[in-house]
Amino acid sequence: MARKPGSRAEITGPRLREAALRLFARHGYAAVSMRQIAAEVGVQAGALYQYIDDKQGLLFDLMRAHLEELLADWAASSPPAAPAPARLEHFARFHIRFHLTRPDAVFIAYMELRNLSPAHFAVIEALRRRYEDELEAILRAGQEEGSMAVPDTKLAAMALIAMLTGVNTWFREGGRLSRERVEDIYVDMVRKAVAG
Amino acid sequence: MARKPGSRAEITGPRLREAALRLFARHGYAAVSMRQIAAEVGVQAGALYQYIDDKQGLLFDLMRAHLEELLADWAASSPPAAPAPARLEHFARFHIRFHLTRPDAVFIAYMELRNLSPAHFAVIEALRRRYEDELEAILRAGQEEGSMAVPDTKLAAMALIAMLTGVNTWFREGGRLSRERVEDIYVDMVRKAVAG
DNA sequence: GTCTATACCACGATAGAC
DNA sequence: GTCTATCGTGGTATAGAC
Repeated sequence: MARKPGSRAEITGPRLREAALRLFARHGYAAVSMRQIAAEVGVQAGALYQYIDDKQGLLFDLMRAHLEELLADWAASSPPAAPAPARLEHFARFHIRFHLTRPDAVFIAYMELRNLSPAHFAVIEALRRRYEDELEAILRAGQEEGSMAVPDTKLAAMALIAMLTGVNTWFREGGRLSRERVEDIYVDMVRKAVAG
Repeated sequence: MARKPGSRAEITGPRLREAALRLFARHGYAAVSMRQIAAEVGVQAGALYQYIDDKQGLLFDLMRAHLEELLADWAASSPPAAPAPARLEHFARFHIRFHLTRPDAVFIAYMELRNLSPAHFAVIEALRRRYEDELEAILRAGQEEGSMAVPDTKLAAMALIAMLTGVNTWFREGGRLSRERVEDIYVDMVRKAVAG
């Protein structure tokens, strides 16, 4: 189809997603209007509906893209077979790095679940569960190896992920501690928390 | 002043706060309307303004009441001087019990900070900081005693609180694990995470 | 592809009757 | 203390011109 003047689909789509991510993270999904998003993108509110089904579908797309990137990056960075403690350290470092570089998406993926339709919620929960299972598998391997003492691997996985993700609530680049230092301290706590 | 028919201030006030707490936790502050709250209470929307200044002030009151109760309960339950590991276990058990019995208030206090005015936000943050300082003092004592190895007490306090509060995201009464069992496992992880 | 214009509805908050 | 009625605003989403 011939391009008309003012037609910039290739950049409006991504800009829409970036603006929505930033605004949802800053003010909350329910508090952000389509008019605000449109103003950030530089178009009128009505024009957004060329790219999304509705506001809730936009939220879903942002969450799904985030979690799929998380799983893909993890799969790409996963080391081959190794002792469980080494795999646990790798997981902790990966988790902190991934989450610290995407604070907006992380925030949304954890805070806006209530605003998804039941069908969309189920998809997001399944993706999150797949990620939790990756950590749980490491803990189970450690338990079986005898290198870890983890009475309940599911509970421990939830606890460790909550601790690691919590770094996003207080860490600021250029603050008292460097990212590397923070990573080292968290790794140490994670390792000891499940030690045998 | 003489009571008029239909005047039920003694019960409408508390009911308003209970309804707002439940609805804000379930749907989010921004997504809940004053009309919804009024319907739960059984009055018209306009009548609510006898009890609150505005919607944001209502949110602030709920958060402040929650955090002040947290600090008061902690002060009341705090044991006298004891070795740091015993104090840490006491803190972990207190934290889990307090938070598991007030999931709605906990959720709101962590998720709706963005909706407070700057002045109200400062008050809430100061209260939260006071609570974090209680845990940090325990960790510092453990470090000085030599019973714990905590390279950065502030970081460790944030990490442990994030881990403990995370129990609210997945624990359900009557599930696979009893509250006592969950508490024991968390205490074990917390203790080991900062062990020397 | 984006615009203007608008349908339709809900919002927070207030005024004044009872 | 609660009611009804309402003000002014802004919400999501769509229709149709360009």
